Parts: sequence; C-alpha cells; structure tokens
Amino acid sequence: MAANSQFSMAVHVLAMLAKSGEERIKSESVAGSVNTNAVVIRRLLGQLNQANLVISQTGSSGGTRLARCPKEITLAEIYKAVSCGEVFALHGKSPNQDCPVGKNIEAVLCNLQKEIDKTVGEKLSQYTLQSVLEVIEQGRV
Amino acid sequence: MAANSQFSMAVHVLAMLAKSGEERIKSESVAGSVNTNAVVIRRLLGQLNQANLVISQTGSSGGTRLARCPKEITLAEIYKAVSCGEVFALHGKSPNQDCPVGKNIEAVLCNLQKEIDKTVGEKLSQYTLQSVLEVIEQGRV
DNA sequence: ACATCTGTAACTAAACTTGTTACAGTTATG
DNA sequence: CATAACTGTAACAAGTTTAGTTACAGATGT
Repeated sequence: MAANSQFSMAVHVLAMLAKSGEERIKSESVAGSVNTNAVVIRRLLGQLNQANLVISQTGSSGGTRLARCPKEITLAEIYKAVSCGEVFALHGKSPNQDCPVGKNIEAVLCNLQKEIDKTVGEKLSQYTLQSVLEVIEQGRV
Repeated sequence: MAANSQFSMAVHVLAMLAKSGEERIKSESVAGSVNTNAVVIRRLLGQLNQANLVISQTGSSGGTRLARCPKEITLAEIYKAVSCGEVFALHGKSPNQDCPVGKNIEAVLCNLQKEIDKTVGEKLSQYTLQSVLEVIEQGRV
C-alpha cells in the first residue's frame, strides 16, 4: 500500500460532495463509501480545504461541502491539491560533476520533468468534477 | 529515497552509452557517473536489456552498448521499460459497492488513468535519446 | 588457469502511505 | 449550561517500495 492513491481518493470524495450539493457530509459517511478510516478522509479534506476546494464546519451537525460549483473545479486543481507533484523523480544523489554527461543531465531531466508535469496538468484540466459526476450518474464510462 | 528515480537514471545511463557509440561500457564506469553502486546499474541495465534497448556482454572486457541508434530510441520507450507505469494509483481497497459513487468511481478513474498515461507516453515520444544527447553536449538546456 | 566482467539473490536501511487510537477544540440542542 | 456530535491533528504501528551492499555463480578474453 505504498502507492500514492490520494488523487483517486480525492476525486471520489469530491464526487460525493458534488452529488450532495449544499448539504454538509460527515467524514464518517465519506469513509464508508471510500472504505477507509474517517481520519484518513479528514486528512485528505484538510488538503482540499487548503486548496479552497471544500469548506468544513466543526461541531455538532458539522461536516464538509464543496467550496465551489462542480462545473468550476477541474481535475487539474484536485491533482495539484493532493499530489506530491512529479511524474518521475530526479536522481537521489547528485551525478558525478566531473563527467560531461553527469554534469548536464540534471538540468535536462529537470526541464523534462516540468514539461511532463505541465502536459499532465493540461490534460487533467480538460475534465471538471461535473463531467466526472455525469459519467458516474449515467453508470457508463 | 523512496521516489522512483529509475527513469532519470535510465536516461542518464543510456545517454552515456549513446555517447560511447560502439564501445562497450562497464557497469562500474556508469556507476561512477551516476554516483551509485554498480549493482544498481546492472539491475537497471537488465530492464533495459529486456526492452531491447541495450546489449550486454559478460566476461572479461565485457560491458554494455546501445542496441539501436540513439535517433531511434524515444524517451517513451525508456519510460515504458523502467516505470511501474502509472502517474497516479487507484484505491488500495475497493470502494463500497453499495454507494452509487463508490460503485462507479473505479471504472472512471481507471479510464482516466489510461488516458493520462497515454498522454505522458505521447509527450515522451517526442524526444529521442539523440535529442537529449545533443542538449547535453551543447551544455545548454 | 586466472583475472575481469555481468547477472542475480539476499539482506539492510530509509522513506512513504495508510490505518488506528487518542484527544483537544467547536458547535447545536435540549 | 451540560452534553452529544462533529472536525482537526498528533502520534504511532504496519506494510510496501527503493536504493545500497555484499556475496557469489557463470561467462569470457589472455
């Protein structure tokens, strides 16, 4: 279980909130659908809250709802809110700077990394939470 | 050190092999440039070998060289050869099938995953090992 | 025969994600 | 105002992954 599934979980959670409209949903309910612990959900909601995607209320009859209309939330925003960010990682240790390849490879890979991340972001921004919800409610993909 | 940097390492390694042309390179030499252990390099070369990107020779004066011309090796092939594959992971546990969202979200995310992976592959196939080598040798990015 | 490589198994250490318990702080309600 | 019902968050355990290491079998040139 070491693969990062936060984006998947985030889309799931936000789809539920989108479906519920103005109504506030409890972390326990969401956890039931995602099939995990409520604290895991609250941790995730914390990140989504920081990204201004949801609004939570504490106290009795508290819960969480979307901060914006599902039509205005793109998957790119969700990805950005929860991801560690990079499709692939650069070297852990720095390459040997005395080697002509080692000396320049980092800059090349860093630029490539940015470009790939940008490409992923652009693709994800083609989808909104609304579009995801529509597919889910139609039951066909 | 848990972020997957195999793609970065693979590009580095293959760039070195590309620069050396027909000459066979020892894993020890490559390890010196990447700044890691020779066994790590040999493990990586094993994957690149399975993908028909390199050819290794055992025994004294053995080593590894590219299996093809750098112009014919795209970064997409390299990515495919070493990556675990996915930009984001699906849920670890299955969502609650009794929930209308939980029931359908997996299929939606799975399709999305495939599409993102395809997008990354297409972007990476725009670059060849040759093009990477040219940037490295010019020293500017 | 021997030195020099690759290939690979086995083990360790570090990092990360998830799950879980525990508890402080907030809010609605009788 | 007391209590029940929430969220927010810290702290810790467990499982997984990656990288680094050591060790050694097998291949090959001299």
